[in-house]
Amino acid sequence: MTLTDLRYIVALAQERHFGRAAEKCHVSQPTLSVAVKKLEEQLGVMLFERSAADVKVTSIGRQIVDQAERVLREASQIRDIAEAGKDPLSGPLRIGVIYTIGPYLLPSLIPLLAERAPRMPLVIQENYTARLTEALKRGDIDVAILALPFQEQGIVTQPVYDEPFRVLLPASHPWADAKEITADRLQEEPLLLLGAGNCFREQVLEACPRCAHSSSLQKTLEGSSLETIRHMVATGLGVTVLPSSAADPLIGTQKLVAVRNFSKPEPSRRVALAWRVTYPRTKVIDLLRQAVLDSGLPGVSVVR
Amino acid sequence: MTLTDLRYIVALAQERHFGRAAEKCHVSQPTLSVAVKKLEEQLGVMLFERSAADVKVTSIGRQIVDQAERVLREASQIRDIAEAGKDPLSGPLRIGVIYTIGPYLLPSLIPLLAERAPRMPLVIQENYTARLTEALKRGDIDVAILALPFQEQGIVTQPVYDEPFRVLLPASHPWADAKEITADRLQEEPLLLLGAGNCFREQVLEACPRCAHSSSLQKTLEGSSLETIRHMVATGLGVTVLPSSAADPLIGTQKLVAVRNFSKPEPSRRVALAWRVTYPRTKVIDLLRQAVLDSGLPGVSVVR
DNA sequence: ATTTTTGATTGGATTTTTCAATGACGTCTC
DNA sequence: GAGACGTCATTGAAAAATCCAATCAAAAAT
Repeated sequence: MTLTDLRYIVALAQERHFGRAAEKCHVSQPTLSVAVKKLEEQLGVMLFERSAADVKVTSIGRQIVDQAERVLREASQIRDIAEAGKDPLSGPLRIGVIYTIGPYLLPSLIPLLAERAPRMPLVIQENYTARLTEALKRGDIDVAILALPFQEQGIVTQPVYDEPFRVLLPASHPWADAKEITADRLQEEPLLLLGAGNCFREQVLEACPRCAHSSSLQKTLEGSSLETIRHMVATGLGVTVLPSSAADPLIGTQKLVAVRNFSKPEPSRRVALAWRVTYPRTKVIDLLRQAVLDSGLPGVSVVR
Repeated sequence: MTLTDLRYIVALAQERHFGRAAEKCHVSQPTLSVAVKKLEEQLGVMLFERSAADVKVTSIGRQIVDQAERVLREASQIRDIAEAGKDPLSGPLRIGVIYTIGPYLLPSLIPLLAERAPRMPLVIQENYTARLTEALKRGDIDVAILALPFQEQGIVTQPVYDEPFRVLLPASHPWADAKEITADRLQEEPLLLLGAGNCFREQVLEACPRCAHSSSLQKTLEGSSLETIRHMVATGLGVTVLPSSAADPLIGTQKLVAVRNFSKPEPSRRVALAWRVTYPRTKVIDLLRQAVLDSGLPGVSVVR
């Protein structure tokens, strides 16, 4: 039984004439005749009463022709789905974003994507790099936005932008008078940091290697967010480091905290997109990259 | 796109492994690999993400695989319908019966058929022979029960039983003392007959050719039934001729009418089944014939 | 570095499909 | 009722497709 066979019997039931039905199916009359006969043999039931005058559908044949029409209708839906899905900008896109990017990027990114790819529903997940990696490999998400370095079997990355780090101080802090701050000096102060698992923590420590051994590390905040740390800085509990996208919007809007640049060379992180090498919707990746760049994150510089 | 292709992608989506999916479909891995690829080309969308580690279904692929499962489910229903319909004693049987047989045969025939072919719904129509012929040729009914002679293109008949005619008299009629009545004598009395179109009318007139020219024919009752005529006989309006199946049950149950046999050779009619030569459910015909014979019509004799 | 496992590719045997020609049968016309 | 016509069935050869064993290429696992 093939879909062609079903088309044949449906046409034959409509036309009640082998010749016309064959014409309708763009095949010769013997082709249709043989196919119908074979199908009847396979099914073990007579579907049509043949006579020179007229072809009649048997009662069982009527039931089967009706069912065949249903099958063909469902089958043609497959083509429709494929047609609708040809546009790579349709169909859901599942994005994973690390915790230290999501809150600052997504509010502007999501409306941008929704506008540029209106037929592409977004499913967004924030998580640690490690979790996003799993999800990516498992196929739970299609693309991740995370910080380099990132190396993984079967995953390719594309850098999008570099983002310098800033120092966040209580407004009353002595350093508030300085224009720039040297990374090394961070060890002098209580440094508030995210817990292990957040790649941003490692990147900050990399920027100030000495901090890794200073007692200020007692200030690590497990299961917290940059926003929490910001509030803690505001209450004078210590200083912290933020990416520019998180820090710069605070300038002039917050009375309790001050934002200062690092001295050159500024420590920074490189943010990238990551997806499976096998992922077919590469157009979506391009679109996403451009949308991220157009999101207007402060302080960042495009990576070409 | 064929049903086989759909089976392939469904299996592949389940197994997420070309080799195992191929095994499941009882084909080689290249066969499945090529078929999936061709289907993807035809549809113009990538259904699977291939990698050495694992095969993943794309989001559009998931939709299409789901739809393919639906198609296959509907298609397998066709086999089910065919299987259920293989029994010739299932599926509706549409029977046509002439007016002068129906009321006497059907009350016992229908329960008998319902018992012997419980999965065969009956659709029954009473009509004139001419109308039944049309319905038969058009395919509106499957089989007709009617009186011979009957000759029609594409229709075959099989005699079932012979049925002698009886004379029905008012109980007070002078002939009531006779044991048998000669057909010729019918012209002496007012003879109540059905209108033109009822084949039984013709058959009676054939039994008594002289009646055709007697004035008693003014007693023709258009659009009436044998039952009406019976009541008219009871009120003394005339005599009539009935088939034994209609007349014999009256013996001993009716005070106002008497039933008398004809002298030998008794006029009679031959009742037969008629169906299209192309009608495939010949078993049903046999069953119907036997059921008619087992209906216990009085006075009839089986035709072998 | 090597082996194993994966899906893709290839070439040729096999099967299936297809159709023009023809046949068998019934219908319709004159 | 003879013949023309139209129907569906059958046939045989050509074309197309399907299918698989063998092999390749790439990645993963060891």
